[in-house]
Amino acid sequence: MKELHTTTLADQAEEKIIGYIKENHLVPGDALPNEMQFSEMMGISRNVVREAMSRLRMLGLIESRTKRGIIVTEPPLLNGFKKVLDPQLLSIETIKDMMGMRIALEVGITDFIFTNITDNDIKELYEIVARQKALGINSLSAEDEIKFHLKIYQIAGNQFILKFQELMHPIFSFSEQNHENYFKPISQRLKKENKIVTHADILEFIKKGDREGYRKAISMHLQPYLEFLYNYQHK
Amino acid sequence: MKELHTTTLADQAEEKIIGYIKENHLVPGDALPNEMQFSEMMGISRNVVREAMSRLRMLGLIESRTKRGIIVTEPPLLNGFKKVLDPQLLSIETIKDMMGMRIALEVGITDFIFTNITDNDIKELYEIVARQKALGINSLSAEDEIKFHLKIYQIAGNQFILKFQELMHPIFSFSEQNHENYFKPISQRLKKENKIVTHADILEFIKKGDREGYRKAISMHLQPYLEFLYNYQHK
DNA sequence: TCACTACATTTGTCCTACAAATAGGTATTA
DNA sequence: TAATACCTATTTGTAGGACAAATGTAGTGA
Repeated sequence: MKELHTTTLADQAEEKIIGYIKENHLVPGDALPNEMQFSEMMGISRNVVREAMSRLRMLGLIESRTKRGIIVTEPPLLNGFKKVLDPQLLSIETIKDMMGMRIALEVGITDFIFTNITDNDIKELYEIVARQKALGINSLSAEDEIKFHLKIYQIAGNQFILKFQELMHPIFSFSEQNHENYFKPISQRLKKENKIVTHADILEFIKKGDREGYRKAISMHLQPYLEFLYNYQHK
Repeated sequence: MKELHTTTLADQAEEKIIGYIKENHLVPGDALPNEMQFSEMMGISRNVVREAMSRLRMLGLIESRTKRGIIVTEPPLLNGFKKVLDPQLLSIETIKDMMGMRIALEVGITDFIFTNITDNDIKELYEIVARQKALGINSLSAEDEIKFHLKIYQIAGNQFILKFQELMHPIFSFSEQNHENYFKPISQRLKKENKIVTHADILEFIKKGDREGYRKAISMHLQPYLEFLYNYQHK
């Protein structure tokens, strides 16, 4: 774990401020020393302290207001994660890993879904599926595709997972478009082999209360991603 | 989604630099304009640009070296996530959500495990379990508890999930300690009802190649967390 | 051609200054 | 006395200048 590039004073200041919060057991709402005090405590310029503070402010660990000073806040967990999710910047390997995570999550929330689901949820799912069917099997709009899965995640009732999934989604749609000539043959083959699992199929398992069936169905539904992550070779 | 506090110039600069990377389709290795150029482009002082750069550098989106300038890098996805994972700062609701995620992930990677596992992996798991047994059922050391699950995640072969799990783990052990008087009764009750699923039990399902059995077993093994997240009421 | 040197550029750090916001105290008034 | 209006001191946000350190680059000499 050694540093490739020398750590700057801003890096050190950041660590010390985080350390200060932990050591003094500060909790959201508590005040931090102001910039000048940190500057003097560490023997560095205020500019550098500000760089560190700016980082923590971006992560949502602190908020600062004129005169009032700086206060600790409960950080939104995924502030930083959101900013680095640019498909242009991520390697294929990383995107594969994210697809794996998506599959694991969507299969893994099965029990939560069956625990939490209400009749009204099922009704809403039927509406989404009906709208898709009305548009015809071939014009499966991306919008309704998203809506169905989004609803599934909402039913699971875990805000963290929901947010996480929403953030990852653009990566997948980008990848599907970018590797269209890879995904299309997979879909066509599955169709020929009659292995396509539609949202309507999945919904039936939910209605019947068949967890194992649902798990297998959602897994098959995500099969294209699975094949991508196991088989795709970068040029 | 409206802003509670006025966005600072540093916030805007950060957005613009990220925007610059996206619009110009920069990829890791490409160079960015230097600080003065950004400063002039945006009509703001170099200090502010540096604050924004400092944030991006922390996230791992860029690296900068004297004279060479600033280059785009492939960001480690979880740099920011890691820094906000302080159990002292997170609400019970957030921690519950994280536990839910942990359960979903560990159940959800079942298929990956059974796809990837080798005889050698099984052997290693047996060694971990044997060491636990040798120490006696009551002195189930936290270390071996961690090792078993860590090995499971390694077998799944997804670096992102592995890293994610490693980062979340301290939150769980903190929570177990912090709410010890909540977790202990659950364990005792499960023991009385003979519903304790040990690592040895789990391992048997792996050996037999019984996915469904494994899924149920790992789920039962994580039952205390599940009960916590469903039942725990904050004072 | 190659090694060495000098130079120019760019980041990292420090300093000073001031505007804007505002908490907290003070004076004023009903 | 109590409520209100005003003042002042403090603190963040922003600007701009300065210089050290690092290092690519060009130029020099063998």
